[in-house]
Amino acid sequence: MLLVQTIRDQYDQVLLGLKKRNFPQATEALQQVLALDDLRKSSQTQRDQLQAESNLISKQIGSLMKEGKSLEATAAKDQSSRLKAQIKELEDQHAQVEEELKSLLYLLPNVPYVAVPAGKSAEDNEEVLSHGAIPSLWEGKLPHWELIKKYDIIDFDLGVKITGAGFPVYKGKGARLQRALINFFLDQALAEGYMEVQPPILVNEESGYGTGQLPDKEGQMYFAKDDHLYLIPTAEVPITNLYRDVLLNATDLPIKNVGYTPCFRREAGSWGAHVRGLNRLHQFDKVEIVQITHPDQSYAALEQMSAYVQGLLQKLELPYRVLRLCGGDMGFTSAMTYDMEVYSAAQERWLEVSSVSNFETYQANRLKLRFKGEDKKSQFAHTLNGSALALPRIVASILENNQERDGIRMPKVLHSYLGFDRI
RNA sequence: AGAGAGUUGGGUGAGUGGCUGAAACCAACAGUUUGCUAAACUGUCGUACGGGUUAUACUGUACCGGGGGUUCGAAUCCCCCACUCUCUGCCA
Repeated sequence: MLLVQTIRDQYDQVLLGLKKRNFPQATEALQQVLALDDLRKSSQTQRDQLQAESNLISKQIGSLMKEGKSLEATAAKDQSSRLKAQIKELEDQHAQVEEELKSLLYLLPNVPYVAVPAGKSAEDNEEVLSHGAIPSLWEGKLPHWELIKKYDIIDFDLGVKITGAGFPVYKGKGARLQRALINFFLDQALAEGYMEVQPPILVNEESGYGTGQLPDKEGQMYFAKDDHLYLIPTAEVPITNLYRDVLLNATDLPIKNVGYTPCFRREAGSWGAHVRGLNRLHQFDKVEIVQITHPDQSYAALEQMSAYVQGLLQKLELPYRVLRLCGGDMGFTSAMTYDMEVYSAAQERWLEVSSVSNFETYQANRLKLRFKGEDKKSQFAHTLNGSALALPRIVASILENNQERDGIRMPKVLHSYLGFDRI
Protein backbone atom coordinates (compact mmCIF):
# COMPACT_ATOMS: atom_id res chain seq x y z
CA MET A 1 0.00 0.00 0.00
CA LEU A 2 0.97 3.61 -0.43
CA LEU A 3 3.01 5.32 2.26
CA VAL A 4 1.20 8.15 4.02
CA GLN A 5 4.49 10.03 3.99
CA THR A 6 4.54 9.85 0.19
CA ILE A 7 0.96 11.07 -0.05
CA ARG A 8 1.90 13.97 2.19
CA ASP A 9 5.22 14.89 0.58
CA GLN A 10 4.27 14.30 -3.03
CA TYR A 11 0.60 15.04 -2.93
CA ASP A 12 0.30 16.42 -6.47
CA GLN A 13 2.16 13.51 -8.07
CA VAL A 14 0.10 10.97 -6.18
CA LEU A 15 -3.11 12.68 -7.20
CA LEU A 16 -2.03 12.80 -10.83
CA GLY A 17 -1.02 9.16 -10.62
CA LEU A 18 -4.39 8.03 -9.31
CA LYS A 19 -6.10 10.03 -12.04
CA LYS A 20 -3.89 8.32 -14.61
CA ARG A 21 -5.41 5.11 -13.35
CA ASN A 22 -8.90 6.58 -13.57
CA PHE A 23 -9.27 6.10 -9.85
CA PRO A 24 -12.62 7.66 -8.88
CA GLN A 25 -12.73 10.44 -6.28
CA ALA A 26 -8.98 10.54 -5.88
CA THR A 27 -8.91 13.96 -4.23
CA GLU A 28 -11.49 12.99 -1.63
CA ALA A 29 -9.65 9.76 -0.84
CA LEU A 30 -6.29 11.47 -0.41
CA GLN A 31 -7.75 14.25 1.71
CA GLN A 32 -9.36 11.66 3.90
CA VAL A 33 -6.06 9.81 4.30
CA LEU A 34 -4.32 12.98 5.42
CA ALA A 35 -7.12 13.91 7.79
CA LEU A 36 -7.13 10.45 9.34
CA ASP A 37 -3.37 10.53 9.68
CA ASP A 38 -3.52 13.89 11.45
CA LEU A 39 -6.13 12.48 13.77
CA ARG A 40 -4.00 9.41 14.35
CA LYS A 41 -1.03 11.56 15.33
CA SER A 42 -2.91 13.88 17.64
CA SER A 43 -4.75 11.07 19.38
CA GLN A 44 -1.48 9.25 19.87
CA THR A 45 0.14 12.31 21.39
CA GLN A 46 -2.73 12.68 23.83
CA ARG A 47 -2.81 9.03 24.70
CA ASP A 48 0.94 8.85 25.20
CA GLN A 49 0.89 11.81 27.56
CA LEU A 50 -1.77 10.28 29.74
CA GLN A 51 -0.04 6.94 29.63
CA ALA A 52 3.19 8.57 30.76
CA GLU A 53 1.36 10.16 33.66
CA SER A 54 -0.20 6.86 34.58
CA ASN A 55 3.11 5.03 34.40
CA LEU A 56 4.64 7.60 36.72
CA ILE A 57 1.88 7.18 39.28
CA SER A 58 2.19 3.42 39.17
CA LYS A 59 5.85 3.68 39.93
CA GLN A 60 5.16 5.98 42.84
CA ILE A 61 2.64 3.51 44.23
CA GLY A 62 5.36 0.93 44.28
CA SER A 63 7.68 3.03 46.40
CA LEU A 64 4.85 4.27 48.65
CA MET A 65 3.86 0.69 49.42
CA LYS A 66 7.41 -0.16 50.25
CA GLU A 67 7.61 2.73 52.64
CA GLY A 68 4.36 1.58 54.22
CA LYS A 69 2.45 4.72 53.31
CA SER A 70 -0.69 2.83 52.43
CA LEU A 71 -2.99 5.85 52.67
CA GLU A 72 -1.11 7.75 50.00
CA ALA A 73 -0.84 4.62 47.95
CA THR A 74 -4.60 4.12 47.98
CA ALA A 75 -5.16 7.72 46.92
CA ALA A 76 -2.72 7.27 44.07
CA LYS A 77 -4.50 4.11 43.01
CA ASP A 78 -7.77 5.96 42.72
CA GLN A 79 -6.14 8.62 40.64
CA SER A 80 -4.56 6.02 38.42
CA SER A 81 -7.89 4.25 37.98
CA ARG A 82 -9.49 7.46 36.79
CA LEU A 83 -6.70 8.01 34.31
CA LYS A 84 -7.09 4.50 33.09
CA ALA A 85 -10.64 5.12 31.94
CA GLN A 86 -9.54 8.13 29.94
CA ILE A 87 -6.67 6.22 28.42
CA LYS A 88 -8.94 3.42 27.39
CA GLU A 89 -11.15 5.85 25.55
CA LEU A 90 -8.24 7.44 23.71
CA GLU A 91 -6.81 4.03 23.02
CA ASP A 92 -10.02 2.84 21.37
CA GLN A 93 -10.26 6.01 19.35
CA HIS A 94 -6.68 5.66 18.20
CA ALA A 95 -7.14 2.03 17.23
CA GLN A 96 -10.27 2.88 15.31
CA VAL A 97 -8.58 5.68 13.42
CA GLU A 98 -5.68 3.42 12.51
CA GLU A 99 -8.07 0.77 11.30
CA GLU A 100 -9.96 3.25 9.14
CA LEU A 101 -6.73 4.59 7.76
CA LYS A 102 -5.50 1.13 6.90
CA SER A 103 -8.64 0.02 5.17
CA LEU A 104 -8.69 3.24 3.19
CA LEU A 105 -5.07 2.73 2.13
CA TYR A 106 -5.87 -0.83 1.08
CA LEU A 107 -8.28 0.59 -1.47
CA LEU A 108 -5.71 2.86 -3.09
CA PRO A 109 -3.78 1.35 -6.00
CA ASN A 110 -0.12 2.04 -6.59
CA VAL A 111 0.86 5.31 -8.23
CA PRO A 112 2.03 4.78 -11.82
CA TYR A 113 5.59 5.72 -12.69
CA VAL A 114 6.02 8.85 -14.82
CA ALA A 115 6.75 6.80 -17.93
CA VAL A 116 3.41 4.99 -17.70
CA PRO A 117 1.02 6.20 -20.40
CA ALA A 118 -2.46 7.38 -19.52
CA GLY A 119 -5.30 5.22 -20.75
CA LYS A 120 -8.31 3.21 -19.88
CA SER A 121 -7.87 -0.26 -21.32
CA ALA A 122 -5.63 -2.62 -23.22
CA GLU A 123 -6.27 -0.50 -26.32
CA ASP A 124 -4.18 2.27 -24.81
CA ASN A 125 -1.10 0.21 -24.00
CA GLU A 126 2.04 1.44 -25.65
CA GLU A 127 4.02 -0.86 -27.92
CA VAL A 128 7.66 -0.43 -26.99
CA LEU A 129 9.17 -2.74 -29.56
CA SER A 130 8.55 -5.87 -31.55
CA HIS A 131 10.98 -8.54 -32.57
CA GLY A 132 11.03 -11.39 -35.07
CA ALA A 133 9.13 -12.05 -38.24
CA ILE A 134 5.60 -13.30 -38.02
CA PRO A 135 5.52 -16.70 -39.69
CA SER A 136 3.03 -17.21 -42.47
CA LEU A 137 1.54 -20.67 -42.40
CA TRP A 138 -0.32 -22.54 -45.07
CA GLU A 139 -4.07 -22.71 -45.27
CA GLY A 140 -5.08 -25.62 -43.08
CA LYS A 141 -2.71 -24.77 -40.25
CA LEU A 142 -4.07 -25.93 -36.93
CA PRO A 143 -4.57 -24.14 -33.63
CA HIS A 144 -2.80 -25.78 -30.72
CA TRP A 145 -5.95 -27.38 -29.35
CA GLU A 146 -6.11 -29.40 -32.57
CA LEU A 147 -2.38 -30.07 -32.67
CA ILE A 148 -2.28 -31.53 -29.19
CA LYS A 149 -4.95 -34.01 -30.20
CA LYS A 150 -3.30 -34.83 -33.50
CA TYR A 151 -0.03 -35.69 -31.77
CA ASP A 152 -1.63 -36.87 -28.52
CA ILE A 153 0.58 -34.79 -26.24
CA ILE A 154 -1.90 -32.89 -24.03
CA ASP A 155 -5.23 -34.34 -22.98
CA PHE A 156 -7.97 -32.09 -21.68
CA ASP A 157 -10.58 -34.82 -21.47
CA LEU A 158 -8.43 -36.89 -19.14
CA GLY A 159 -7.95 -33.79 -16.99
CA VAL A 160 -11.71 -33.33 -16.85
CA LYS A 161 -12.08 -36.92 -15.72
CA ILE A 162 -9.66 -36.75 -12.85
CA THR A 163 -10.12 -33.09 -11.84
CA GLY A 164 -12.17 -30.80 -14.05
CA ALA A 165 -11.98 -28.31 -16.89
CA GLY A 166 -8.76 -26.32 -17.10
CA PHE A 167 -6.55 -29.05 -15.63
CA PRO A 168 -4.84 -30.64 -18.63
CA VAL A 169 -2.83 -33.84 -18.57
CA TYR A 170 0.50 -33.66 -20.38
CA LYS A 171 1.55 -36.92 -21.96
CA GLY A 172 4.65 -38.32 -23.61
CA LYS A 173 6.47 -35.65 -25.56
CA GLY A 174 4.01 -33.11 -24.18
CA ALA A 175 5.13 -33.85 -20.64
CA ARG A 176 8.77 -33.88 -21.68
CA LEU A 177 8.36 -30.51 -23.35
CA GLN A 178 7.04 -29.11 -20.07
CA ARG A 179 9.98 -30.49 -18.14
CA ALA A 180 12.46 -29.24 -20.75
CA LEU A 181 11.06 -25.73 -20.64
CA ILE A 182 11.14 -25.59 -16.85
CA ASN A 183 14.74 -26.72 -16.75
CA PHE A 184 15.74 -24.39 -19.56
CA PHE A 185 14.16 -21.41 -17.82
CA LEU A 186 15.73 -22.24 -14.47
CA ASP A 187 19.19 -22.74 -15.97
CA GLN A 188 18.97 -19.47 -17.84
CA ALA A 189 18.00 -17.62 -14.67
CA LEU A 190 20.84 -19.20 -12.73
CA ALA A 191 23.27 -18.00 -15.39
CA GLU A 192 21.78 -14.52 -14.95
CA GLY A 193 22.63 -14.55 -11.23
CA TYR A 194 19.31 -15.58 -9.72
CA MET A 195 19.25 -17.93 -6.75
CA GLU A 196 16.88 -20.83 -7.17
CA VAL A 197 14.26 -21.42 -4.48
CA GLN A 198 11.54 -24.02 -4.12
CA PRO A 199 8.81 -22.47 -2.03
CA PRO A 200 5.60 -24.04 -0.73
CA ILE A 201 2.65 -23.74 -3.07
CA LEU A 202 0.15 -23.23 -0.30
CA VAL A 203 0.43 -20.02 1.67
CA ASN A 204 -1.23 -18.52 4.72
CA GLU A 205 -3.35 -15.42 4.90
CA GLU A 206 -0.50 -13.10 5.93
CA SER A 207 1.35 -13.96 2.74
CA GLY A 208 -1.74 -13.21 0.69
CA TYR A 209 -1.90 -9.75 2.23
CA GLY A 210 1.84 -9.24 1.93
CA THR A 211 1.91 -9.24 -1.84
CA GLY A 212 -1.54 -7.75 -2.27
CA GLN A 213 -3.64 -10.72 -3.47
CA LEU A 214 -5.73 -10.16 -0.37
CA PRO A 215 -8.08 -8.56 0.22
CA ASP A 216 -8.24 -7.59 -3.45
CA LYS A 217 -8.55 -10.96 -5.18
CA GLU A 218 -10.06 -13.13 -2.50
CA GLY A 219 -12.25 -15.18 -4.85
CA GLN A 220 -9.52 -15.82 -7.40
CA MET A 221 -7.47 -18.15 -5.25
CA TYR A 222 -8.26 -21.73 -4.36
CA PHE A 223 -8.64 -22.01 -0.62
CA ALA A 224 -8.13 -25.03 1.63
CA LYS A 225 -10.74 -24.22 4.23
CA ASP A 226 -9.89 -26.65 7.00
CA ASP A 227 -6.31 -25.47 7.14
CA HIS A 228 -6.97 -21.90 6.11
CA LEU A 229 -4.38 -21.97 3.33
CA TYR A 230 -4.44 -20.56 -0.18
CA LEU A 231 -3.08 -22.26 -3.30
CA ILE A 232 -0.69 -19.81 -4.88
CA PRO A 233 -1.75 -18.03 -8.08
CA THR A 234 1.93 -17.30 -8.79
CA ALA A 235 5.31 -17.97 -7.20
CA GLU A 236 5.51 -14.23 -6.61
CA VAL A 237 3.48 -14.79 -3.45
CA PRO A 238 5.67 -17.28 -1.56
CA ILE A 239 8.98 -15.97 -2.91
CA THR A 240 8.36 -12.31 -2.16
CA ASN A 241 6.96 -13.25 1.24
CA LEU A 242 10.24 -14.94 2.12
CA TYR A 243 11.29 -11.38 2.82
CA ARG A 244 8.25 -10.34 4.82
CA ASP A 245 9.19 -8.73 8.17
CA VAL A 246 12.83 -8.62 7.20
CA LEU A 247 15.36 -5.86 7.78
CA LEU A 248 18.15 -6.26 5.23
CA ASN A 249 21.51 -4.59 4.93
CA ALA A 250 22.00 -2.32 1.95
CA THR A 251 24.88 -4.60 0.98
CA ASP A 252 22.46 -7.54 0.60
CA LEU A 253 20.80 -5.78 -2.33
CA PRO A 254 19.88 -6.62 -4.98
CA ILE A 255 18.34 -9.95 -4.05
CA LYS A 256 17.53 -12.06 -7.08
CA ASN A 257 15.46 -15.22 -6.68
CA VAL A 258 13.98 -17.57 -9.23
CA GLY A 259 11.51 -20.36 -8.61
CA TYR A 260 9.46 -22.83 -10.54
CA THR A 261 5.99 -23.62 -9.21
CA PRO A 262 2.65 -24.72 -10.46
CA CYS A 263 0.14 -21.89 -10.27
CA PHE A 264 -3.55 -22.14 -9.48
CA ARG A 265 -6.22 -19.69 -10.53
CA ARG A 266 -9.94 -20.02 -10.19
CA GLU A 267 -10.44 -17.50 -12.99
CA ALA A 268 -13.97 -17.02 -11.78
CA GLY A 269 -16.03 -15.33 -14.44
CA SER A 270 -13.20 -14.80 -16.87
CA TRP A 271 -13.91 -17.54 -19.40
CA GLY A 272 -14.86 -16.35 -22.85
CA ALA A 273 -14.66 -17.11 -26.53
CA HIS A 274 -10.90 -16.96 -27.01
CA VAL A 275 -9.70 -18.81 -23.97
CA ARG A 276 -9.71 -22.21 -25.59
CA GLY A 277 -7.06 -24.81 -25.07
CA LEU A 278 -3.97 -23.64 -23.24
CA ASN A 279 -4.87 -19.97 -23.38
CA ARG A 280 -6.37 -20.04 -19.91
CA LEU A 281 -6.06 -22.77 -17.30
CA HIS A 282 -6.82 -23.37 -13.65
CA GLN A 283 -3.43 -24.99 -13.12
CA PHE A 284 -0.30 -24.13 -15.06
CA ASP A 285 3.45 -24.03 -14.64
CA LYS A 286 5.56 -20.95 -14.40
CA VAL A 287 9.11 -19.93 -13.61
CA GLU A 288 9.11 -16.62 -11.80
CA ILE A 289 11.92 -14.15 -11.18
CA VAL A 290 11.80 -11.84 -8.17
CA GLN A 291 14.11 -8.98 -7.29
CA ILE A 292 14.45 -6.84 -4.21
CA THR A 293 16.43 -3.72 -4.91
CA HIS A 294 17.54 -0.38 -3.57
CA PRO A 295 14.97 2.27 -4.58
CA ASP A 296 17.53 3.96 -6.82
CA GLN A 297 18.08 0.77 -8.75
CA SER A 298 14.59 -0.60 -9.31
CA TYR A 299 13.94 0.85 -12.75
CA ALA A 300 17.32 -0.29 -14.00
CA ALA A 301 16.41 -3.72 -12.64
CA LEU A 302 13.04 -3.58 -14.41
CA GLU A 303 14.80 -2.94 -17.73
CA GLN A 304 17.23 -5.79 -17.02
CA MET A 305 14.39 -8.16 -16.28
CA SER A 306 12.56 -7.10 -19.40
CA ALA A 307 15.69 -7.63 -21.49
CA TYR A 308 16.23 -10.99 -19.83
CA VAL A 309 12.72 -12.21 -20.64
CA GLN A 310 13.11 -10.99 -24.21
CA GLY A 311 16.34 -12.97 -24.44
CA LEU A 312 14.41 -16.12 -23.52
CA LEU A 313 11.85 -15.48 -26.25
CA GLN A 314 14.62 -14.87 -28.76
CA LYS A 315 16.28 -18.12 -27.85
CA LEU A 316 12.98 -19.89 -28.30
CA GLU A 317 12.74 -18.21 -31.73
CA LEU A 318 9.32 -16.75 -31.01
CA PRO A 319 8.14 -13.45 -32.50
CA TYR A 320 7.13 -11.08 -29.74
CA ARG A 321 6.31 -7.53 -28.83
CA VAL A 322 6.76 -5.59 -25.63
CA LEU A 323 3.99 -3.40 -24.29
CA ARG A 324 4.18 -0.78 -21.61
CA LEU A 325 0.84 -1.04 -19.88
CA CYS A 326 -1.25 2.10 -19.52
CA GLY A 327 -2.56 3.34 -16.19
CA GLY A 328 -5.95 1.74 -16.67
CA ASP A 329 -4.66 -1.72 -17.59
CA MET A 330 -1.95 -2.14 -14.96
CA GLY A 331 -2.34 -4.39 -11.97
CA PHE A 332 -3.48 -2.80 -8.74
CA THR A 333 -0.11 -3.03 -6.99
CA SER A 334 2.22 -2.20 -9.88
CA ALA A 335 3.98 1.10 -10.58
CA MET A 336 5.04 0.05 -14.05
CA THR A 337 4.50 -3.14 -16.01
CA TYR A 338 5.85 -4.51 -19.27
CA ASP A 339 3.85 -7.25 -20.91
CA MET A 340 5.53 -9.56 -23.38
CA GLU A 341 3.25 -11.01 -25.99
CA VAL A 342 4.08 -13.77 -28.43
CA TYR A 343 2.41 -13.95 -31.81
CA SER A 344 0.51 -17.12 -32.36
CA ALA A 345 0.37 -17.74 -36.07
CA ALA A 346 -2.48 -20.20 -36.02
CA GLN A 347 -4.74 -18.20 -33.74
CA GLU A 348 -3.51 -15.07 -35.50
CA ARG A 349 -3.30 -13.04 -32.36
CA TRP A 350 -0.92 -11.96 -29.62
CA LEU A 351 -0.74 -14.04 -26.45
CA GLU A 352 0.53 -12.58 -23.18
CA VAL A 353 3.36 -14.79 -21.95
CA SER A 354 5.06 -12.59 -19.39
CA SER A 355 4.40 -9.62 -17.21
CA VAL A 356 7.30 -7.82 -15.58
CA SER A 357 6.53 -5.25 -12.90
CA ASN A 358 8.10 -2.84 -10.48
CA PHE A 359 6.03 -2.40 -7.33
CA GLU A 360 8.34 0.20 -5.81
CA THR A 361 7.51 0.32 -2.08
CA TYR A 362 3.88 -0.73 -2.49
CA GLN A 363 4.45 -4.36 -1.54
CA ALA A 364 7.41 -3.60 0.74
CA ASN A 365 5.17 -1.44 2.90
CA ARG A 366 2.73 -4.27 3.46
CA LEU A 367 5.53 -6.79 3.82
CA LYS A 368 7.52 -4.57 6.19
CA LEU A 369 10.48 -5.30 3.97
CA ARG A 370 13.16 -2.77 4.76
CA PHE A 371 16.87 -2.31 4.50
CA LYS A 372 19.34 -0.33 6.50
CA GLY A 373 21.81 1.80 4.63
CA GLU A 374 24.94 3.77 5.40
CA ASP A 375 23.03 6.33 7.43
CA LYS A 376 21.76 3.57 9.78
CA LYS A 377 18.19 4.49 8.95
CA SER A 378 15.85 1.85 7.68
CA GLN A 379 13.77 2.41 4.58
CA PHE A 380 11.51 0.34 2.40
CA ALA A 381 13.09 -1.63 -0.42
CA HIS A 382 11.59 -1.96 -3.88
CA THR A 383 10.17 -5.28 -5.09
CA LEU A 384 9.90 -6.50 -8.66
CA ASN A 385 8.85 -9.67 -10.35
CA GLY A 386 8.25 -11.18 -13.72
CA SER A 387 7.27 -14.40 -15.39
CA ALA A 388 10.24 -16.03 -17.01
CA LEU A 389 8.20 -17.65 -18.29
CA ALA A 390 4.66 -19.02 -18.03
CA LEU A 391 4.49 -22.28 -19.90
CA PRO A 392 1.07 -22.84 -21.46
CA ARG A 393 1.04 -20.03 -23.98
CA ILE A 394 4.70 -20.59 -24.77
CA VAL A 395 3.85 -24.19 -25.51
CA ALA A 396 0.85 -23.09 -27.56
CA SER A 397 2.90 -20.72 -29.69
CA ILE A 398 5.79 -23.16 -30.17
CA LEU A 399 3.32 -25.77 -31.35
CA GLU A 400 1.43 -23.42 -33.62
CA ASN A 401 4.29 -21.40 -35.10
CA ASN A 402 6.55 -24.37 -35.69
CA GLN A 403 4.00 -26.74 -37.15
CA GLU A 404 4.82 -28.43 -40.40
CA ARG A 405 2.72 -30.82 -42.42
CA ASP A 406 4.32 -33.87 -40.87
CA GLY A 407 5.33 -32.72 -37.41
CA ILE A 408 6.35 -29.85 -35.18
CA ARG A 409 9.89 -28.47 -35.00
CA MET A 410 11.31 -27.86 -31.54
CA PRO A 411 13.47 -24.77 -30.90
CA LYS A 412 17.19 -25.61 -31.06
CA VAL A 413 17.93 -24.50 -27.48
CA LEU A 414 15.56 -27.16 -26.19
CA HIS A 415 16.98 -30.13 -28.09
CA SER A 416 19.44 -31.13 -25.42
CA TYR A 417 16.77 -30.75 -22.75
CA LEU A 418 14.18 -32.67 -24.74
CA GLY A 419 16.11 -35.54 -26.16
CA PHE A 420 14.19 -35.14 -29.43
CA ASP A 421 13.94 -32.38 -32.01
CA ARG A 422 10.43 -32.72 -33.34
CA ILE A 423 7.05 -33.96 -32.36
C1' A B 1 -3.65 -37.68 15.78
C1' G B 2 -2.59 -38.36 21.60
C1' A B 3 0.62 -36.84 25.93
C1' G B 4 4.27 -33.60 27.86
C1' A B 5 7.80 -29.38 27.54
C1' G B 6 8.80 -24.86 25.43
C1' U B 7 8.65 -19.74 22.46
C1' U B 8 12.86 -13.48 25.75
C1' G B 9 17.08 -8.54 21.87
C1' G B 10 21.85 -10.67 15.77
C1' G B 11 23.16 -15.57 18.78
C1' U B 12 23.41 -18.33 23.64
C1' G B 13 20.59 -17.38 27.78
C1' A B 14 18.94 -15.09 33.01
C1' G B 15 14.63 -13.27 34.72
C1' U B 16 7.57 -15.73 38.65
C1' G B 17 4.08 -8.97 39.69
C1' G B 18 7.01 -2.61 40.68
C1' C B 19 14.26 -1.20 41.35
C1' U B 20 13.67 -4.90 33.76
C1' G B 21 13.63 -2.32 27.38
C1' A B 22 15.17 -6.30 29.88
C1' A B 23 21.40 -9.47 33.54
C1' A B 24 25.55 -12.12 31.71
C1' C B 25 28.28 -14.03 27.75
C1' C B 26 29.16 -14.19 22.40
C1' A B 27 28.96 -11.68 17.78
C1' A B 28 29.10 -6.71 15.52
C1' C B 29 30.71 -1.50 15.40
C1' A B 30 33.90 2.72 17.24
C1' G B 31 38.10 4.23 20.06
C1' U B 32 42.70 3.53 23.18
C1' U B 33 47.04 0.77 23.71
C1' U B 34 50.68 -2.93 22.46
C1' G B 35 51.92 -3.98 17.71
C1' C B 36 51.52 -7.81 13.43
C1' U B 37 48.07 -12.25 10.31
C1' A B 38 46.07 -11.12 17.03
C1' A B 39 45.21 -9.74 22.28
C1' A B 40 43.68 -6.39 26.24
C1' C B 41 40.79 -2.31 27.81
C1' U B 42 36.80 1.43 27.14
C1' G B 43 32.45 2.81 24.81
C1' U B 44 28.35 1.89 21.39
C1' C B 45 25.19 -1.81 20.21
C1' G B 46 16.68 -3.57 18.86
C1' U B 47 12.18 -2.00 16.22
C1' A B 48 7.87 0.92 15.32
C1' C B 49 4.93 5.18 16.04
C1' G B 50 4.64 10.19 18.29
C1' G B 51 6.76 15.11 20.40
C1' G B 52 10.99 18.14 19.34
C1' U B 53 15.12 20.09 15.98
C1' U B 54 17.14 23.13 9.60
C1' A B 55 19.38 18.51 10.95
C1' U B 56 21.34 16.38 15.40
C1' A B 57 20.65 16.27 20.58
C1' C B 58 16.83 15.33 23.63
C1' U B 59 12.14 13.10 24.83
C1' G B 60 7.11 10.06 25.20
C1' U B 61 4.55 5.50 24.18
C1' A B 62 4.34 0.48 22.65
C1' C B 63 6.70 -4.17 21.77
C1' C B 64 9.84 -10.45 25.77
C1' G B 65 5.50 -15.91 19.61
C1' G B 66 0.09 -13.53 18.31
C1' G B 67 -4.59 -11.92 20.52
C1' G B 68 -7.55 -11.02 24.85
C1' G B 69 -8.08 -10.63 30.36
C1' U B 70 -6.75 -9.70 35.84
C1' U B 71 -4.06 -5.47 38.39
C1' C B 72 -2.70 1.18 40.27
C1' G B 73 1.37 -1.76 37.84
C1' A B 74 2.63 -7.92 33.74
C1' A B 75 8.21 -10.80 30.18
C1' U B 76 6.33 -12.64 35.00
C1' C B 77 -0.68 -14.49 36.78
C1' C B 78 -5.32 -16.30 33.74
C1' C B 79 -7.79 -17.58 28.84
C1' C B 80 -7.64 -18.46 23.44
C1' C B 81 -4.60 -19.22 19.08
C1' A B 82 -0.07 -20.21 16.28
C1' C B 83 4.52 -22.42 16.12
C1' U B 84 8.83 -25.49 17.98
C1' C B 85 10.83 -29.74 20.56
C1' U B 86 10.37 -34.81 22.95
C1' C B 87 7.71 -39.50 23.37
C1' U B 88 3.66 -42.56 21.25
C1' G B 89 0.82 -43.41 16.66
C1' C B 90 0.79 -42.96 11.31
C1' C B 91 3.43 -42.30 6.85
C1' A B 92 6.18 -40.51 1.29
